[in-house]
Amino acid sequence: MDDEQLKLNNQICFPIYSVSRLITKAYKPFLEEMGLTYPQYLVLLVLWENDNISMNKIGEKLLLNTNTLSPLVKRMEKMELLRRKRSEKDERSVFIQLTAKGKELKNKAVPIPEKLLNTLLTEDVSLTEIMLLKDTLNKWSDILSEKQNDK
Amino acid sequence: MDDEQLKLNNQICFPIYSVSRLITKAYKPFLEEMGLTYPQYLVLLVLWENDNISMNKIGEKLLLNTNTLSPLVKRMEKMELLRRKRSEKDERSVFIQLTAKGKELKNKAVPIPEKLLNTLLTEDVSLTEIMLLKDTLNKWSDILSEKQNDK
DNA sequence: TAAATTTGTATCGTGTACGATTTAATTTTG
DNA sequence: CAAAATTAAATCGTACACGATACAAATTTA
Repeated sequence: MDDEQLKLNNQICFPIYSVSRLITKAYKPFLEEMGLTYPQYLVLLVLWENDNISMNKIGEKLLLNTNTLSPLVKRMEKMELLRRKRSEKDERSVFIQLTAKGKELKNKAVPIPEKLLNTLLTEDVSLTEIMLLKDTLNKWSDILSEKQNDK
Repeated sequence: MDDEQLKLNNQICFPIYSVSRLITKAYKPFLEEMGLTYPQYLVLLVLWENDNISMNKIGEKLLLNTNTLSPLVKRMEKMELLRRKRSEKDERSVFIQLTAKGKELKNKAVPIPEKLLNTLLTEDVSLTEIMLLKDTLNKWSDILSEKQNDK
């Protein structure tokens, strides 16, 4: 049987899955200092760039549904990183605002991207390669999220 | 403040995280026909290539610890895809064997990799690009898993 | 060889992911 | 304008991930 393609090492998707988890793990020491998980950090990245936006918008940017985002954000509210406020214009929407504590955490976060990049940049992996990878992944992200929204 | 690197679109790690989830979702229709989740499919990929190996070895190949693998495999035992057997040589080890049902599922799985590749290959993403990406990710996987094992 | 260490697996608790469903508010339509 | 459809969140159930811990079997060491 022609099962060459079923071998783990020939799969393209498996390395994405495992590297994704390995990178999350690489973040851990830095995020732990701030008491954050990786998805929580992502929510903060969005809010630091765009405070006071709706759950909807956050989910759009992170490609997360409310069934993931809702409890995630509630945990972050309990940690006093943000506040949830129902919009007065449209009572269905909930807007998320950073607290002082949430805003301040940004200072601690500033050095993280460079530290991570240093972990990933090695003799074997150049910046050019990383940038190419980023391009391919961003294209895939667009293609896949569009495809999955159509259906 | 120089926070350009904190913007979501400048992160390298975010696209890996989201594409990983998008790809898992892209597998879903194919795997659902077989009643499998993506991690379960990965375990089967390993076993189809190498039947009757220990939990340890499976975890090594998939970079999963027993705290993830153990319940995962138990669910698969309940689905009668495999059997768990304690080694007689070393009573600590548990070896995993495919059942007839588990072996047969391979036939259904053969066309999956090509179908997935067709989803990912588009005008905007060439095979060359995918192969480059696979290389970079495999290098990272090696680097990161080694680094994380040392500590 | 008995004690200490290592190894292989399992369990527990917490935090995502995500399909399916629910609920309430708004918008569209007949 | 009232009924139908749409939209924004939340909730529920199931299945990962993974740090921490437990535990028994094997190996090392004193």
